[in-house]
Amino acid sequence: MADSPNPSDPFELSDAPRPDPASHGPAPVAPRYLDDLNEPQRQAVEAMDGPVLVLAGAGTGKTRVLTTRLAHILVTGRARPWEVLAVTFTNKAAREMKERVAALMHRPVEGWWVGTFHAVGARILRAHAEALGLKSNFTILGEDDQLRVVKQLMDERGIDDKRLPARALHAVIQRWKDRGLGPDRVTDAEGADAGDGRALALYADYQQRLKTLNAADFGDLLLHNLALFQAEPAILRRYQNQFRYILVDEYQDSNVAQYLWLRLLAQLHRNICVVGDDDQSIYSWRGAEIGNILRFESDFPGARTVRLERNYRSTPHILAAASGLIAHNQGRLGKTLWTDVDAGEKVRVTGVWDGEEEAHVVCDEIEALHAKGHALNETAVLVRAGFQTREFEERLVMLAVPYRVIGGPRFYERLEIRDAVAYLRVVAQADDDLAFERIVNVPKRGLGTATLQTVHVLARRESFSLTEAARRLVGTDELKPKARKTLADLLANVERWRGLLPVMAHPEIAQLVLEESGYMAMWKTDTSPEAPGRVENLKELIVALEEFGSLGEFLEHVSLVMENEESEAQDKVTLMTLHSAKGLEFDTVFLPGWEEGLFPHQRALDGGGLSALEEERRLAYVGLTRARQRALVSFAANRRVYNQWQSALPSRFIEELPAEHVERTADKGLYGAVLGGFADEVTRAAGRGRRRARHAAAAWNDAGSATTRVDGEAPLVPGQRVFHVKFGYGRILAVDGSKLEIAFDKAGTKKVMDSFVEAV
DNA sequence: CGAACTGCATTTTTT
DNA sequence: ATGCAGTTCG
Repeated sequence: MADSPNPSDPFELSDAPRPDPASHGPAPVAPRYLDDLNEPQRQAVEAMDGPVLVLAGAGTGKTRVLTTRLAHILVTGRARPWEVLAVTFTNKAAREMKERVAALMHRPVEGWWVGTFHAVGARILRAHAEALGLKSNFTILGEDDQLRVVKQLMDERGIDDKRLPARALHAVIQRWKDRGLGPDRVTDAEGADAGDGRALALYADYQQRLKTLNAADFGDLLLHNLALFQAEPAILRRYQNQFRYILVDEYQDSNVAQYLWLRLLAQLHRNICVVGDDDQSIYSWRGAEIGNILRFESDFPGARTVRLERNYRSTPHILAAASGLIAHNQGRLGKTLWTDVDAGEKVRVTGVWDGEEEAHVVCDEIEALHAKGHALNETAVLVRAGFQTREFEERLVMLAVPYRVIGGPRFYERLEIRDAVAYLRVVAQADDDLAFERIVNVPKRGLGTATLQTVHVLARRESFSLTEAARRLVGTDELKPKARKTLADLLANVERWRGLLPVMAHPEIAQLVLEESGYMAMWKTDTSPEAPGRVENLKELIVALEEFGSLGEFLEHVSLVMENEESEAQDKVTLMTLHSAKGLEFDTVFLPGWEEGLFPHQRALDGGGLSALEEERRLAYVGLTRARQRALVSFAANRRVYNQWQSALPSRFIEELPAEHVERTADKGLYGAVLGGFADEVTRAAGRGRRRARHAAAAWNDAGSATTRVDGEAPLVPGQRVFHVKFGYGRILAVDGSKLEIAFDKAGTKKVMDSFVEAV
């Protein structure tokens, strides 16, 4: 939903009030920009006093309400910029909010508190770090550093990484943090339970070690805030006073720690407005607590609830299909989305034989739409799991249709970038042990475990930082002469680089460090295929440094702002997971892989019970509601998963779509044999098709039997002449279970599934 | 110390 | 299949 351009300044008032925090009445003249809002939107903007819950269904103008409300608070003088706290989950959302409010007000806004939970938490924490035993320049650990710490502590405690993977323990700790629980707050029962009863002690170790390292992980940014507010009521009071208005985006994604944090900050003025949609809560697995939004009205007594139900995005068929689906969930706050645009196309559901064919069908459709003038940028393929994109990529490459894949490792998470950043950390922060460990033998300089061990022992015994311990050691005979020399050289280099900080521009220092350390050379001489890309990334890093005022400023951003900047300049199809699609919209959305076991995912079916299934359903809802004009759902009867053929039933979500808003297409008239609506097409199918239909039905009815051959047909044995739908005629060379190696007359020798060929 | 080997899992992802 | 991580061998 784009804002219509308004030639005149919507904030131009005949008697514009001067910002005056003491005035609490309504603005003397209702500003014109309110006229552009529908009634509920306007209520959401104007409900200023007390807690407000804005239930914003998909495509109902949530961002517009949020930004207008923020602008409204500022322009009516109810609060000065620094008295407003607006929190989001992603940097992207925070940036968008800043830009849109500034655009609304026709001027940049300075000094306000708009940012992610983590950025705001870090800002507060840096101001009061010493109250928590940290220095204000504490390091924010990335996930790899966090894991390294966990592993070290597990070693020290003699916990076997095989029985209890570090990842699992780390996850347990994170979940505790998400719930606002420090090691002292975890109940004994839970402590005895988690990680064979060893997780809790490790958690305490972990927190202790982080303090020693002058470091905080992401969870700490909020957890420490909570501890701070509890330990120092005066500090809490100060922020409570300051934040007259609080706005929260995507409240359904908040975790318990964030809820507690907000509740504390909002306690005094009670002007907290949260915006969200319980039907789009899809992050419980990383600590999001849907209960936060479900319980808002009781958590904040006297709260006013505003429902945004008028949808400006999708056609009625799409909305009705999505609404019908989500109605199968229990425990919703409930919304009825509506629109007054014309009906448009029904949601299309297509069954196909296998994943390859699905990619084929979908990509052909993309190509056809493109040929009809639809922008590729307005087309997306949304999948449940990342691996699904591969087949689509292959097909799109074949068709020469440009595409982009969203997801994958972020720039600042790449190995070479983490290494380079570690070098910069060592230079900027002398006591950064984790960074030191990371770079001490990268590139290889012959400083192995033996040397490191010696350094560690001294550091531990004397409570030195690793750098300090190393410095002392090179003055003794403890180390072998070679290691001693190497270590001394490294330390001398680091000090020299550090000495340049005041006199040289930081991008140049970075360049120098990477060159002189041999790190850049290491990748330049590496012959592996990914090495050139890494060199490019390192150069990009140096360029990126120019955007920051100092090395310290840069390091803060590295931890907090790890984003993937994808240029939208070129016209490309977007491939991404349903999770990353939340908040986006496209004219045409393809939703492949709607099969039991894939979507809903097996993991949700196995463990999580009803709530896990409902979250999958919300994910499906999110997928459907991304579409403006067209949504095309598909499923495959067979799919190769980890090189194993599996047959699957169509997703239960397909049956849950209201039939009157859905058009079922049996691709090549075959694959819906087990679905009532497909009977006609199946009947009409003939010859090869009929046989394949029988296969499909058998596959669905008898798990694992996808490769069962139908009786009465020529056996597929070496030497047999066969016909293949795509590759034409050929002769079987070898048989391996259901896989055939066939020498095709035209297409060469290929390995194919027996179900695709017919004896001739 | 480094290369080769083995076992293993393999949804979703932000900060 | 594949890639990763941890282990073992030269």
